[in-house]
Amino acid sequence: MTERRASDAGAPTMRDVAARAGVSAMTVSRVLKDDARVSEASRERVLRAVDALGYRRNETARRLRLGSSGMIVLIVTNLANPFYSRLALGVQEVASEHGLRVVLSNTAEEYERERSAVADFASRQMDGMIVVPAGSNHRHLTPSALRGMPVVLASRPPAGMDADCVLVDDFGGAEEATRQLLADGHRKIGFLGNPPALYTGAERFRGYWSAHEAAGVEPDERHIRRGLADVGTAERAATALLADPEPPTALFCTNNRLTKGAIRAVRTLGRPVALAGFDDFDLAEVLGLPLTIVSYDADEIGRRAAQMLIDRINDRSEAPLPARRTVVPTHVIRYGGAPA
Amino acid sequence: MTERRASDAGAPTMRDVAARAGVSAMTVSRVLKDDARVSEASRERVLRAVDALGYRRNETARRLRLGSSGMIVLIVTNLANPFYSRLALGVQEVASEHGLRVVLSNTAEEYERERSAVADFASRQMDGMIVVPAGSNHRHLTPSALRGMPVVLASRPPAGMDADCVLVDDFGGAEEATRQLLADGHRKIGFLGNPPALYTGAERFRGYWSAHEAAGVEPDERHIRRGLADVGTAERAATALLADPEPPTALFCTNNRLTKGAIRAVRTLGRPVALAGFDDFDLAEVLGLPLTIVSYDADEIGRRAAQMLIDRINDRSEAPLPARRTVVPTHVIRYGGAPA
DNA sequence: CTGTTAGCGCTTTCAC
DNA sequence: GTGAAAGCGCTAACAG
Repeated sequence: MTERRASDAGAPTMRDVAARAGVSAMTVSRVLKDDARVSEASRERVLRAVDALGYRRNETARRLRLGSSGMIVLIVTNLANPFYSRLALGVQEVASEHGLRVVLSNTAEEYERERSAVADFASRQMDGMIVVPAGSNHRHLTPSALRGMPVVLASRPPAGMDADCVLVDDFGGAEEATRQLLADGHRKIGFLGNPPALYTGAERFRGYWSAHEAAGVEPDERHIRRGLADVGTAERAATALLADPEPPTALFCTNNRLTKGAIRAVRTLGRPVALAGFDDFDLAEVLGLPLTIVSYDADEIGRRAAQMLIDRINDRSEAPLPARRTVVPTHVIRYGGAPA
Repeated sequence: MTERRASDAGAPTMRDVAARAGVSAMTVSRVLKDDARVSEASRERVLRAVDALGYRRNETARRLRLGSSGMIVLIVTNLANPFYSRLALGVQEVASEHGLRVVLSNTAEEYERERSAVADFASRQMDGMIVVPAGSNHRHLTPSALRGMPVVLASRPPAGMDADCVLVDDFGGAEEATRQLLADGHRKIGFLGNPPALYTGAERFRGYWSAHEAAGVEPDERHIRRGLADVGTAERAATALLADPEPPTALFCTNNRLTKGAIRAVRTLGRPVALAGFDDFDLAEVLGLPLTIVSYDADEIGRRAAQMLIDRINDRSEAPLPARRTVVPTHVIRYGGAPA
């Protein structure tokens, strides 16, 4: 029957350590923070007690007191897309350098999931969040909705509000790839695009169109398909385009899934068609198809987004930082077309 | 100068809501929990006050009181591998059905990162964790090291301890694929393997060997390479094997990265070589190579692991549940080899 | 250098 | 049905 009041649930508390070391809880706290001036003697005894008891500081309690969770959230639309898993790795890299943990959430492109995740994480006192928004309604991401919790958007820009964001040079990449196809002599370049309501979809289409204008070539509207979502729809769309009496000799695809659909269609067809598209992928070089890929560093998007977020979290100035925007460059890779 | 003591940092607290609704904090708590018997009148007033103030319950404080975080951790070795991002999606799917958030951590196969992540998450009062262990030292995952926090291992079994785990039928899948190659008449089947110290590496090799024994064929040790880590090393190893005066006519690869290396080697060589390997991947069917793939549902591993973990978290029985083990089946897919 | 006091925001317990 | 008191485990702000 001692004075020691260990929590019955098992884990020793700071008090237990203090009692064992013969000091106050405050001294234990200081030792663990590695911060204040504590005598070498006390430090030793505390550390010994910590060890003996197998004590681990309760971060939940600590964070309640400190008023921050030490975690940031990353909300993506589709973790199965390698683009987003790379982005996540970039975020983790920078976050961990700053002692922040990353909580990851997947929305499957569903707005309602995003909204509820955002609300939930706000309740959990997250230090900030990086969001790849699923829709174009960003009401739930406004400063007032989030009570000042910092947000950075990735991949898609803010709509109807101001916020930091990291984008890809969607326009430039699409324009460059299209220009190369035109330079190769293609005059009928089909377009397989994701929904025009998406920023990336709109920008990439704009790039495709702009390259045509610059070359004085008029794209054939009949060879343009937008609003494609996955490999299957892209494959069918490509097959249909290529069955045209005057079929395109090349296809431009706005993302990796659509490119894969187009590849399947071309393989099935057996006739050589030049392919171009966003997002590099494994084994592109062994396909034996003429492939023009717009590539970029997805990790870098994550790293930049995390850095922006951390800058904002650490910002203690009176006047809030103005919203910043950064664009990750693209580059075009050409894979050879050893004819099959 | 009112009695209301709003926290200066901004966010309203339960007290603020209570004051505005003219009730006690307890009543607010009950309404929010949707749990206790509260008069309809009080409920209304509380909800109105919540709305007016834009109040959000502070989960950190709540969790401190409750003694659990409402979050589980998933620690993987390589999120860039689609296998693990699918696994993560499976975990999220089941976790969110149970109102649990998932914190994701990547170890890049480094033991030290894993160890420190585990310790940190234990401090954060996570409700449980799912780990794909990076090494074979699992000391930091023992019940005593974790003070009873539930753990489930995925992909690799526990070493030197007992724990729930979800595995893939590595042996069976490798055996089946090898058997099919043998049935095709191959008698010289090379082996490109990941490190034998890894469970998957050992099991897949065992399956390869077992199929040979069953067929009365002796594998040629000179055609066996183990300890391969990435696409590059696999490509070089495959190239070397195929340069043998009596080269293998088929290659078995223990994972997707090694298969990709082998594909590159075979493409470069130009001579037809049958390929088999673990892990399905996009576009396998359009490569135009004879490809035998051992496939399995990576999401399912995540779902099962999450379910096991939740069972354990919810287990309140005196005698702890015995450690359980479940094996996810594999199936073999054969992609046609339209000769290049 | 060290300890005491107070309280982060919530919920459990126990009265009424 | 409702509220007052107590405290989860920790740390900032003061003393000394």
